[in-house]
Amino acid sequence: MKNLYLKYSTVNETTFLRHIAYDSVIFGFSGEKLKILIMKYHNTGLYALPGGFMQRDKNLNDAVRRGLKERTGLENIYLEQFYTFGDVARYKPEIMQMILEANGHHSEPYQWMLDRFISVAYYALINYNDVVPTPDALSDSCDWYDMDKLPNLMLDHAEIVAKALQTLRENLERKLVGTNLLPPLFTLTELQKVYEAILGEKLHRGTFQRKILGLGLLQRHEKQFLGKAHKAPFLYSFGD
Amino acid sequence: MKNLYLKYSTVNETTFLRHIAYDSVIFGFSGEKLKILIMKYHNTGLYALPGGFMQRDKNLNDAVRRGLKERTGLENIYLEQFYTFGDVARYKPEIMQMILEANGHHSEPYQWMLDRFISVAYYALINYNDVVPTPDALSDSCDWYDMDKLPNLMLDHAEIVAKALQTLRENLERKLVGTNLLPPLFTLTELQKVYEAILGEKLHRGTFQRKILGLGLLQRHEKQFLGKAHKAPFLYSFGD
DNA sequence: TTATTATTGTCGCATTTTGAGACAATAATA
DNA sequence: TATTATTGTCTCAAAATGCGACAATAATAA
Repeated sequence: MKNLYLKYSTVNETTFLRHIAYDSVIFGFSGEKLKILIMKYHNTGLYALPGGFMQRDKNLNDAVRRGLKERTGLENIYLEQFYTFGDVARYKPEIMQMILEANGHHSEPYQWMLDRFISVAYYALINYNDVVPTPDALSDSCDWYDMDKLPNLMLDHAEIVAKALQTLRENLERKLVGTNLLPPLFTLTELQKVYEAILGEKLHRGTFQRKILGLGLLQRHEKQFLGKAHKAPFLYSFGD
Repeated sequence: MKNLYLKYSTVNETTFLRHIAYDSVIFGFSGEKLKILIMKYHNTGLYALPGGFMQRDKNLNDAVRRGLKERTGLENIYLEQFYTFGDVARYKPEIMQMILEANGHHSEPYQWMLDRFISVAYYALINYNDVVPTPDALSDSCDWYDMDKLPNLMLDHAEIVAKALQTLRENLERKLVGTNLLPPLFTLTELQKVYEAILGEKLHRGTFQRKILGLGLLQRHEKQFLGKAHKAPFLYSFGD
């Protein structure tokens, strides 16, 4: 039975499943701003989300994790699948053609990339400072962009980003995911800034602290002395 | 460029995208119980969710809607995509082989179905009484089953059902989706029974009515006289 | 006709949660 | 030693929620 597809396939086609791609919206937090990682393709002026194709012998989720590790260097990332985009309108072979040609890939083994794809979209939350953004073979750069200063993204990637943010906001109320964007030790004010950046609104300090501490999910540690002329805040970590 | 895939394909392969399927968890409500539609394949004893493959020329969401219409006869169904299942473990070609053989399909044009698939899963909410469940060409039956009396489902379909119910519960608090399981006119007690069936717990009547009416989404109509020896309730409809 | 029954619409009250301001405590600086 | 900026915590009012209660009412039984 295994020969069924081998019969029609080149090496590349058997490595990956046709028609299936993934894209990831990788959130980071720095300077009180929410940011995401954006790639720029060689010689095309095209900006895109980090993504990839799906290996035939891997779980979908694992394929995405592997891609994330290549782009960020990190493992054990907080990762959530949020939607699968499957409109016909996202089938624009001329764009992939442009990318391939800009990289000198004219030959057969790459032609399957020109077919129609659906994309399973994930968002990831990472500690900004831990990351070394790394471009892939087709890209010049992989860089952080403020959520409110994104370049024009190719295909439907702007829509993917919008839906990622919407889902993150909804999940923020149900899960304590804000901590995933911070270092292991953080102050409540820092955590509040993360929530404000995600929700896009100011929160009341007293109410926020009462609510977060009331969940009983944070552990209090020593104080953080930064040499500023005011009371030093406690540091917290996530986990009992 | 279009010839790229035609070159390798039979008619069936070009009609559908390889490796991509969908499954739908179709919820209905009757007799105070939450139910879903389950199909039984010919001569195999296999039970499965209604699903299908993805047409090359259709949006993913539209392909699912078309499948839903074939199974239920309904259009304009409340439909929500909730997860895409892509584990390697769900690749069990011998099962699809069994189904095909039970239907006398041994020939080439069906062999692509034996390859690995990911499945995009949706749940639908419909008015139980409007539906005429209709089996597809491979199935003996398409019938309602109580959520707590499901047969053994093939592949990972039990997991898909569990995640559908979990997502429905989460969404129930944010959207007023309960109404989609009822006829256009319903009483508040009927709506409360729907919520109780989905959440799996009893709700307090006064609190429930205050909360639902407080949303300002229901319109009150005439009373419903059922000939019972007690006060007649008002009927409501969804919408301004 | 009148009492009974079951269920409805609504109210009241206690409890809990939330929003917003206030104040003392406290690191560092002037 | 006073000043500054920020923190931890408290209080109080307002809003939301949980829960029981009661009168209203449609049909039936007496």
